[in-house]
Amino acid sequence: MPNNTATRRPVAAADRAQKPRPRTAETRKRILDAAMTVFGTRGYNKGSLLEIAELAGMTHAGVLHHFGSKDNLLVAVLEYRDSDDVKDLDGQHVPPGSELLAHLVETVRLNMTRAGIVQGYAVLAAESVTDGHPAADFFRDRFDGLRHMIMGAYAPIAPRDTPEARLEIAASATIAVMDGMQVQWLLEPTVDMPAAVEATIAGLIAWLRGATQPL
Amino acid sequence: MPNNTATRRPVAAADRAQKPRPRTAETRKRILDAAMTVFGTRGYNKGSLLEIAELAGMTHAGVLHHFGSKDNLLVAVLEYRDSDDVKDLDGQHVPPGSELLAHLVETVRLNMTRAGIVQGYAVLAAESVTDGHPAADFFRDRFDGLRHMIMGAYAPIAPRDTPEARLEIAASATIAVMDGMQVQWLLEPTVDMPAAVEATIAGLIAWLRGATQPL
DNA sequence: TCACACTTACTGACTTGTAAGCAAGTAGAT
DNA sequence: ATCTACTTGCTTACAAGTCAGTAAGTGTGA
Repeated sequence: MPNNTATRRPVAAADRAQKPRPRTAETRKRILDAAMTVFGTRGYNKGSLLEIAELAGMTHAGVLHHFGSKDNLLVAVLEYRDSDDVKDLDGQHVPPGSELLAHLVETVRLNMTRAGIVQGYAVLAAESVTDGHPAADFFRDRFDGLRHMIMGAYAPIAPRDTPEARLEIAASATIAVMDGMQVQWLLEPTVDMPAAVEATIAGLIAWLRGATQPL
Repeated sequence: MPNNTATRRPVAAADRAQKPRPRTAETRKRILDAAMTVFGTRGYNKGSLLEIAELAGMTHAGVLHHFGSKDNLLVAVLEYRDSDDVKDLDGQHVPPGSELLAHLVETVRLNMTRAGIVQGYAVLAAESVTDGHPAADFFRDRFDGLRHMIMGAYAPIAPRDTPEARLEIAASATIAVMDGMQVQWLLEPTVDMPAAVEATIAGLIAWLRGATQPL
């Protein structure tokens, strides 16, 4: 709400410029996990600091002590979930080149065991397109990064003279199926999410190679 | 509409069981259009009845007079947007068989001229997976209907012995690309939404025909 | 005349965020 | 090793606002 960008620091202890105590990092993690759960199950707008705080075992003012504002907390949650230490817990390192494509399908399969996180991303990504949403920049950057990564995976198996724009179309479509399938799967868990992603990728490879017919 | 307890009507004038005046239908439409705009740009939870009412030229109590509750209004909006008279304004009737697939790409292209409605569906569909969301049933049914419709479009061009499950995978994936691309496009309008959908459909046809290689 | 389409006024629940204070941990000096 | 001074990590209390929904009343058209 008010412009922070703290010129003074009587106001915000949110940006931990000072010397945090040893157990503070733990507490922050507890809050971030609680926030992901609440934002995931309720959405950002309906999810309240009160509920997050209770889940983390504090008052809502305690949460604000650490993160300053609800907006800041959301961004922190998203960045925390993307950070490397968590990624290593979740799976392995991202493989280079075209192996990435098989890895994507494997990730989709893994995601079926953690509906909460999937729900968080699906809900927040779509919510981020609403006016003035604090996570808009995060997801714009995220899609951009993913697109380039996946373009790099399609490049070595596409014809050598394939234009960038064509690779980008395939990459965008790949991300889109994964995101779109998540919403369908969350509403109706019987749909075969990994099979749909795998079929789409296989089809897009054929398309890149010119092995498909126009509609 | 089912007549509720006909003896008294102290509580809800929301279900128009009585005799509405001629201009009432117009007013309701104005409210529904306003609601779609507001829910689309702000999301359901952040979008307020006050804002909808102002856009429709009333007080928020007036809106509640017509729809009873915010939940009811959301469901009414979604059903209104899906109703035939609106569809005919938006485009043509849905073609049968495999022509539907080309029609889908055309719809995607058309959707680029009405970002507001696209945003509404994208945001609300994802939001609907959150706990106790009033639109969950609507979107579950909608996805189910779309899936069967698109399965019917793939069936005539797939090999005759293609199992239903395989058609369903292709249909789910098709819907998923469209939905997923909408979010990417809303965040970054330079992505080629129709091309991605077209490529995916072409690829899925190849996949259904067994013309693709396993990953 | 009387139901319908509203408006005004209000309630109570929730919201994020702020202010101030307190207890415990930490650092430094002795 | 202990006392002191300061910081950190909270809490309680409060402020200010927004929200959906209700109740009651008004005017108007059928």
